[in-house]
Amino acid sequence: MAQQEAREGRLRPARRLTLADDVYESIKTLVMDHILPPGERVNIDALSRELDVSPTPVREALARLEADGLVRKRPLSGYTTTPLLTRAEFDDLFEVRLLLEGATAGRAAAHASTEERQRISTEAAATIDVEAGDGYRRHAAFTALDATFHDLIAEVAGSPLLRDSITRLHSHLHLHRLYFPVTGAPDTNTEHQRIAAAIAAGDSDADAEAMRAHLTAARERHLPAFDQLPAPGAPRDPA
Amino acid sequence: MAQQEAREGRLRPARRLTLADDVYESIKTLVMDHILPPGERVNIDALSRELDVSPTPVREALARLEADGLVRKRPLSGYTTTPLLTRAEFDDLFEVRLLLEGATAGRAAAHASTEERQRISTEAAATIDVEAGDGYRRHAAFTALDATFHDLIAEVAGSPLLRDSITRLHSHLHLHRLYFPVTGAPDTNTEHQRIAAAIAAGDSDADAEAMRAHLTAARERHLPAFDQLPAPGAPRDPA
DNA sequence: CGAGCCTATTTCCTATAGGATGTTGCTTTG
DNA sequence: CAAAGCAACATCCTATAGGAAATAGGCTCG
Repeated sequence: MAQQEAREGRLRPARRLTLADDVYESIKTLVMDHILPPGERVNIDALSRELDVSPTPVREALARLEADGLVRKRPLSGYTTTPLLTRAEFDDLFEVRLLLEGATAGRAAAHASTEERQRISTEAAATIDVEAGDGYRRHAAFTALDATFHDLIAEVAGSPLLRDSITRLHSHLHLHRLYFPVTGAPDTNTEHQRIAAAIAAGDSDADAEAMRAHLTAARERHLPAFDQLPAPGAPRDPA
Repeated sequence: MAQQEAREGRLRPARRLTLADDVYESIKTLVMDHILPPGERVNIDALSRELDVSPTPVREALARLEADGLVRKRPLSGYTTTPLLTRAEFDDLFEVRLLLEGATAGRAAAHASTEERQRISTEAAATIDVEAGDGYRRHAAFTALDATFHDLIAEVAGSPLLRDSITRLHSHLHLHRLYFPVTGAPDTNTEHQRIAAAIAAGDSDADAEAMRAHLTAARERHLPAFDQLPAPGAPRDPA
């Protein structure tokens, strides 16, 4: 796949000046799209052959991904992709999101410039073309849209630290979300628009509340996925 | 220094099974103790010679440290240690700490077991032997004590995600704190004991408030350090 | 005397090879 | 037939070498 492009020199000019960064993005995509399934072993040599690079940059990218929490490293056994969220981890994630993103939304409503308020409204109005692509692609696009919206608000809030923390949380959820497609895209859009409206009005409290309501609702929408799970860690659970 | 120990085989048996992890801790210590000053260039080859290992594990460790925010990587120019916090970044840091650690303290007061409440009280009572060591060592010990206390509370709160986020923030502050020793160790101890008392009493609201008061006071204590700063990026002044 | 250009050095980045360790499958024994 | 021990395999981990890019210093030109 990608290696042909590399050999033909198409991928090279577009790379980020350092091969390791490019490899990092490639592997991240592989994990996010579940081409590398959760809980699976990650073979460094196989990856380097697949991407047509030496193991060294792959190793460097894997180290960064471990810090991101997308892969784990067992000392003398190699890397594995992180298993799916357990119910407890899922609850924890949303509690922290409620805290962080609630505060972030409040800040965004207070700090946003006129131009930024406009941008948020536009983004909230954006919707997925329901007829475009198959179910998987449409769901992936919807997921990406949601992530973009939340990141935009975090950016406007003006706290780099908050934004980083939120981004970090999102990658965990993203991993889970793609695995169990959930319905509720129209609801999500409606909730996003409520948030955007509160920001446009400059009402911090209302925006924080709208964000919390959105997250609570999203949490409820995801919950049924756990009933489909035979065991909370089933793929590979040595511990 | 460390290389002699390595050659004599003293460091080898104690290592974490993977050399890269050991190197990671070594470099982290070098950065924290300002043996590698903030804003300085980090030479990979020099580091590998210093630690008596090959550049590969050094590179891997650096990648992880970059994700931690302790070093930055400029695409074709190598790694540099992160510069000291600017005033804006400092304010941002404490705002996020207020949010995260306030909520964490509240949770800790609600969730802690009897044994954990006892452990926290003991930790809060622990004090630095003022006569032990020189000013630098004493300050480093005090800093470590403070970090331990905060991490203990985060652990008791029972949210792995919150704990990780807080730990991440602390490493940034630690970097800054060691550079500008501040007074107020007795005050810190008093405030810690108030927090411990609220946890012992199981009063969530009071504990959250005590933690926020502690952080606000700590922020005030650190503030004068910025007056000593000639320029936001000037690494070494009166050595 | 200053600015721009060129060259040389240093440094980073990537690739390949060898040693050590964990894992897996098979055989053997109780 | 099951469990334990052994051996072969695959994989990771570390070390070394070579190529490419950027930075710094010196020189020439205006």
